[in-house]
Amino acid sequence: MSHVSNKKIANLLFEIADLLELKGVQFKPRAYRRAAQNISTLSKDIKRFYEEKKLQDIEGVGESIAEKLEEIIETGDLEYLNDLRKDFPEGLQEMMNIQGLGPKSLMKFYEELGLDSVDHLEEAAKNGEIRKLEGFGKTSEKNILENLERYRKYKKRFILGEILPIAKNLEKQLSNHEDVKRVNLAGSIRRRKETIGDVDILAVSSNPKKIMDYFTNLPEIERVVSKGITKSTVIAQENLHIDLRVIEEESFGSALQYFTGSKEHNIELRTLASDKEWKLSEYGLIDMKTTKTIAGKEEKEIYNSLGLDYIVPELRENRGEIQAAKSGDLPDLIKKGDIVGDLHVHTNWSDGSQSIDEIVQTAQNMGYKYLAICDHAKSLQIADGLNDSEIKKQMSEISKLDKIYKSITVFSGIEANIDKKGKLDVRKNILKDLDIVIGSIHSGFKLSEKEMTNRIVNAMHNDYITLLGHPTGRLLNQRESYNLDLNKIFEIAEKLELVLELNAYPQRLDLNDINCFNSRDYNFLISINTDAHTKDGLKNMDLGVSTARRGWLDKGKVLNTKSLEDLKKHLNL
DNA sequence: GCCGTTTTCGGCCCGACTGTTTTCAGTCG
Ligand SMILES: Nc1nc2c(ncn2[C@H]2C[C@H](O)[C@@H](COP(=O)(O)OP(=O)(O)OP(=O)(O)O)O2)c(=O)[nH]1
Ligand SMILES: [Mg+2]
Ligand SMILES: [Mg+2]
Ligand SMILES: [Zn+2]
Repeated sequence: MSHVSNKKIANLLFEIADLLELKGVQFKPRAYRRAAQNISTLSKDIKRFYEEKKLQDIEGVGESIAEKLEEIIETGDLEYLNDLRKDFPEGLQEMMNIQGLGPKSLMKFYEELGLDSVDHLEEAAKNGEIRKLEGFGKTSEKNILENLERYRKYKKRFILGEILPIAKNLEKQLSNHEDVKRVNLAGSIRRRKETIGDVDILAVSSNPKKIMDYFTNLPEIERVVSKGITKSTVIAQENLHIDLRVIEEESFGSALQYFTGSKEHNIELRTLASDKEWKLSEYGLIDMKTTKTIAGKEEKEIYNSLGLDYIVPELRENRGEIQAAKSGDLPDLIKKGDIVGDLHVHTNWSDGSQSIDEIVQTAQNMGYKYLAICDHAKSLQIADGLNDSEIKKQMSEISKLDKIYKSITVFSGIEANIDKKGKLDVRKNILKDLDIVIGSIHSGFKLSEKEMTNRIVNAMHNDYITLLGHPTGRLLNQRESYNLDLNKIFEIAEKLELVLELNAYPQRLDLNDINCFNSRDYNFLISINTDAHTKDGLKNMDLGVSTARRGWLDKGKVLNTKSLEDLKKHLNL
């Protein structure tokens, strides 16, 4: 018996899907991907399902995949995958990532020219060997070389918080055009996914040709990938791809629904439609018998006509939202306006850039009723952490300020570091006088799952800790979560009535959406904190709330939706 | 390979754009 994580198993299934696609097998790739997707978001270790003989309870897992899962869990290996790998060199799988190249082209290159790696492909394209194949020409070679170069240079997805302002600016530029009646961001940005592959924009106009000309000639556009009457793709700086879809007013709802996705959500909806002998596309919901349009102008009509409650974009990931919408069981999601305060911000007392006064002022202007100053404690030397006497000094400064500001309450706090043994780096007789104590890990990430979990559980048992900061430690595009039994942390949080953070810093979003989703099985609260190091940082609260919404959270699950009075009661302040 | 308040077998979302093609396959959204 070997231990293989859910994520690893999911990746094996994704790989099978890719290889089957190369092989030209139909439908199975989707089946494997669906199973893989569901396994990767499972809250429990897949071993549990195995032990209870319930593998087939996992959506998308039937007899055949269940058997394969058993083999992986028992032996750590899978014969079926090993055999597939023998037929297709690794390079082929890698080449699938190059834009414009799919299984058909790559297999042709492999079988007729023996191309089995990106390097070989480049060579062949440069030497004019590709154009000798039927169905390919000079332009194919030129495109391959260009896309191959981009593939080598750019591999990462964009971070939502970094791309949103750029996307909103593009949205504005388009809406400024006199022939554009309406514009909307769509795709993963509208669903507020934590990372973004490209910017998808929908525009309404009855003069699409003019819009496309305007769009593809915007100054920031480096390259036009494709340009048509209703759809164009361009590339801006840093390889930022932008897809623009232009449609008529009467299709706005169905087009926005289509372009917002997710793909899996779309397929599910379209299947529902076809069950009723209707057809759903970006052009509308159409009755196939009468060819009459049932809905199309507004998104809500589409959902309602299909017998569903309206589903907000953040939920459209095919994680059960369609079933819930059918039975009227969609959650009453937390909203931006439900947030009453921020319980984790920094100042220039440690590594923040603004004074306490400045950030309190900003928070008050945002309408917040409370704010907790939680600068780093001393052991975080790179962040100029506070020692005991500085903490004391800051506390008295904060209490002075608190008296001056009438409409906002300022709490004294600290972001203490959790050391390797799970102890906080601030003495208890200091901690006892602070309102908010955050415990966070900022070093020593490389522990075993057991060691790391114990370390955090120890910290959670500290008498004065209020909340656990960025619980998994992941940094988008930089660092994976530490090895951690998050369910154990959830259990302890419930037992000790401890709060876990949803850190809204754009690179963190930690807990993430899936973690939030799974946290609903446990009875503890989450605090959405910005961890702001600048005044602007307070605005990241929106990202945190979006993440919570993607995790199906309602306001009852979130600490900082409580009124000042209720918050104090809850934290015994 | 999976799945079913119409199915346990026969389906599996639907459409735009490109390059190379005289009518469409491949790839992508
Ligand atoms: N019906 C249908 N819609 C699709 C398909 N592929 C993409 N879409 C729709 C849903 C997507 O959200 C939307 C934009 O496509 P993208 O490839 O940009 O995906 P998305 O933005 O969701 O994710 P991304 O962060 O860009 O990788 O187009 C598909 O195969 N079928
Ligand atoms: Mg996209
Ligand atoms: Mg796109
Ligand atoms: Zn912090």
